[in-house]
Amino acid sequence: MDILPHTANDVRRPRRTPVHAKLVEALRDMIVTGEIAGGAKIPERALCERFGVSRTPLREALKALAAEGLVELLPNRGARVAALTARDVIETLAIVGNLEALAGELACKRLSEAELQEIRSLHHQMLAHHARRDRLAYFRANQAIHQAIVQASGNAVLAQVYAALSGRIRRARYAANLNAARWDEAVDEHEAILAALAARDGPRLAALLRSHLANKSYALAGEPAHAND
Amino acid sequence: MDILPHTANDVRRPRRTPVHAKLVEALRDMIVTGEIAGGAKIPERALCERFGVSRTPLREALKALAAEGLVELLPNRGARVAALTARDVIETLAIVGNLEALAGELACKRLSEAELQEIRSLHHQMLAHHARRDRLAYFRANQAIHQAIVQASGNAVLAQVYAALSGRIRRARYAANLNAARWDEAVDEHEAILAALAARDGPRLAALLRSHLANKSYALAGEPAHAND
DNA sequence: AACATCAAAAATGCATGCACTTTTTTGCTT
DNA sequence: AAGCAAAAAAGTGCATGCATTTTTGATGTT
Repeated sequence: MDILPHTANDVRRPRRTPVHAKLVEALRDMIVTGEIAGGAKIPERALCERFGVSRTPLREALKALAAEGLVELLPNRGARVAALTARDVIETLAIVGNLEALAGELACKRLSEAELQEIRSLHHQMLAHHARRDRLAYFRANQAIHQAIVQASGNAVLAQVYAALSGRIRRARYAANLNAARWDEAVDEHEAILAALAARDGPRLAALLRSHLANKSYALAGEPAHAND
Repeated sequence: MDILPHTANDVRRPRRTPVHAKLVEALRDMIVTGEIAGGAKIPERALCERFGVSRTPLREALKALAAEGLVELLPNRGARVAALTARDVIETLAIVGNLEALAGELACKRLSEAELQEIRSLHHQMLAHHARRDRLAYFRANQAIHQAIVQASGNAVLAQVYAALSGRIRRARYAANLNAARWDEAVDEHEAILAALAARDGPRLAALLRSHLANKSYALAGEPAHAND
């Protein structure tokens, strides 16, 4: 229906995304949501059939995910989801905390009122989810806030690195709030974070973010890293 | 040419690395060293012939490098080396500086005498290269020192992320010392860094590393990001 | 029954081929 | 000659096929 040769519309229609790129997204989701468990083997054939594609783009996607660190490649023996040890999570959280602290400092220097309002709005949504004990919705709002702060830093590379690392431990971060007491605590910390952000107090915000993440780390240290859906 | 059929040697020879992995290495080198210029297109066919491989593993390698951020994929239009804008470099240096600061703090808590000696040795080699004005050798020793500090943090994820980011801006970091005055300054900064490390003064080391990297950033801000070999 | 050995089956790694898209060239019009 | 359209060439994207490696399972030995 849209095959009017060259004459009709010059508008370069939004080139459909390549199959391998779609597969990267799909597989990343499956891994992050735990649909494929950590450490599990990834059978090429089965997934090819499931997605209705050939092995070539699937394998390309696996190489990309391996470069991201979500997947491990075993030469001649296939691929498997990178298993997250507790240590991996703790190490990553230390880095993520540091990056958020940096982002917070930068954000304070350039945060617009609109951005602040957006974050404030997310914060209130998050509070509502907390009151309702809707863990998944809370988690999403929470992530959105952290992401928004990082975005507000104005450092695009930082945003990219943050997103990548963050994705790698997403499951574990979710698990970190399974403990009700820790959950309430985290909400309190977020109040302080919002206040520092509103006051554009960079150093204070940095310190808060760093300890917020460090606390997640403590919350996890006791529990198995995979105690998740 | 090396096709000895199945009978020959049972010894499970140290599984040769897959072609796609070798290509990742080779291409990364070509990009980092500038053999393929920033922004340049990457012609699949030509590289396949050059390496004597088919397009499949080459394309897999490109997907991996794209996930690393070294390469940009243009749907239906091939791949090209990600062009480093001055802004990219500055943004990345901010992150790298922060990561090194974190690494420094962690390293101070667990640095062994042997590790310190190793770094001290690298430091003196670096001084020698500086005295001789051997820029390349200096650069290598310098990188080795930073790498060693990051390794000494004991955080493997940090080391990996650091290496990846560092690689992305390797060319630019090299260029940052083209200015003789800045070069001398950098050497002085390294003296202070070594002192803080020897004293296991984490906060001080963190501050020094952060400003050391920030200074590189200033040094670059004025010059074109590609003013390199 | 436990173990080793070897053959069959399955899975991986890479090469090749075909369809489709983009780019370049050619030929025509103004 | 400049500009434009159609055709040709080149290049990319994915599917398929074959060789090799790994895994599984069967067979025979101790």
